[in-house]
Amino acid sequence: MKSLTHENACQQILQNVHRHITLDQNEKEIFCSKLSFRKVKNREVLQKAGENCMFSYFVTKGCLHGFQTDQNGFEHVLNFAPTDYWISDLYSLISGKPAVINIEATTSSEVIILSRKDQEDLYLEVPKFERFFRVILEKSLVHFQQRILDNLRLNAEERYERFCEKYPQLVGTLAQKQIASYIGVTPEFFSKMRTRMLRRS
Amino acid sequence: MKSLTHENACQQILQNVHRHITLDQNEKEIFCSKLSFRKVKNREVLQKAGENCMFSYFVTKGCLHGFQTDQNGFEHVLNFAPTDYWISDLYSLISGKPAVINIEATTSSEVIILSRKDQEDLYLEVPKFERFFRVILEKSLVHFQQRILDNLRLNAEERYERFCEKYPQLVGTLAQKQIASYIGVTPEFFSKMRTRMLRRS
DNA sequence: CGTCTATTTGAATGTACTCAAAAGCGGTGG
DNA sequence: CCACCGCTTTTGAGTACATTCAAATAGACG
Repeated sequence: MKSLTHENACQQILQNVHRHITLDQNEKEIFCSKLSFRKVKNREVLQKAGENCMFSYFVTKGCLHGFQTDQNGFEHVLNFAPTDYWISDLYSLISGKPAVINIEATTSSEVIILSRKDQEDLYLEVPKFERFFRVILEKSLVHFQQRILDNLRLNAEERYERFCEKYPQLVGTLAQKQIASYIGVTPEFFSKMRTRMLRRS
Repeated sequence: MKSLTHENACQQILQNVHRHITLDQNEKEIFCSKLSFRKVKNREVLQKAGENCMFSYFVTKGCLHGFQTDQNGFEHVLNFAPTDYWISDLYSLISGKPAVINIEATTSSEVIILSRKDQEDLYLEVPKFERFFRVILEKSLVHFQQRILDNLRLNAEERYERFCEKYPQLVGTLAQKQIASYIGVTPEFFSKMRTRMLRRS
């Protein structure tokens, strides 16, 4: 018997899944039986670089982010995962090698957890999920491709504007240094750039 | 009845497909019946930005690349597709909106063409291809994610070294300005950087 | 061989970084 | 409730990496 929170989370992810595939009652139950649930505190770590990635996370509330830390201690944000987004270290998940990114909450959050093994089983038991994740991956790929082109074409101000368009709900909640690290500038430069932009408008 | 070239191309793509899924004779025939073939001259255009993307291309020989052109006429290379790679404007393909990238041959090449419609039919007729493209997309996503992190972490020299590791077979055949545009620097700076690196070694 | 484009080289410039220090802000414990 | 601590943000000066513009040279292709 599941708690109300779990029921709600299941409803939420099923609603998301149904945007791309249609499941019957049995398939829904198979899927939900593989999910677990967790509250995550602000700054809590779900995945450490160097350790094998064994889970995919679906955010039902709050926001996580994936990042790398370089030899100088600088963080580089690969992605933010607000509500209804999936996040994992895909490299580690599909290769079985140690993770290259860290996953951490940017605010107190709630996530659904799908283990690597359960995900593989799911593909076999309910092949529709091959399609589901194919579609998710396509969208994700388009997003990352656009980001690469933005990084090639745009200067820091323009990249920040893009970020604001893409994640309007995050602009107010994230630390500036996290946004700076996503668009690829230092916190100092980001701060100066922001005052410059505000002065103009 | 197909030409020998077509037979060879079919064998090549089937061999590639079999790295991820196993097809029986009937499934192979369904798949191959949807493919067409084409030789592409150096610099020939397969996809123009602004026009709807109706095809995915699989390179059997040579190399294509996808790029955007900005308002100053500068090209920004999203990806190279050497032998055994797929390339398309995924954004346009899945959204039905006008393409945002151009696809062109970097050298005389040969490609297999799969239309958007045939690809969709293929998913329904041979659902194993959902898995195939899911796996392809996963690998592609990991590659683009790594590139984003490289662009955040590394300076131009290091990005060039990465490029050389990733595409050793292309380093000799591409124009310098194409490599420059992939790693995100001007051709002039790339030229200076290269002499600097050669002087050192 | 001639034309067109790519590459090289140099000087001046600009965008973003580094280092250092001060100010702001949030959480925690007395 | 306030004071303190640690972390984030701001500000400034000096620097570095990469761009721009211009001109010369080299290469590719018909």
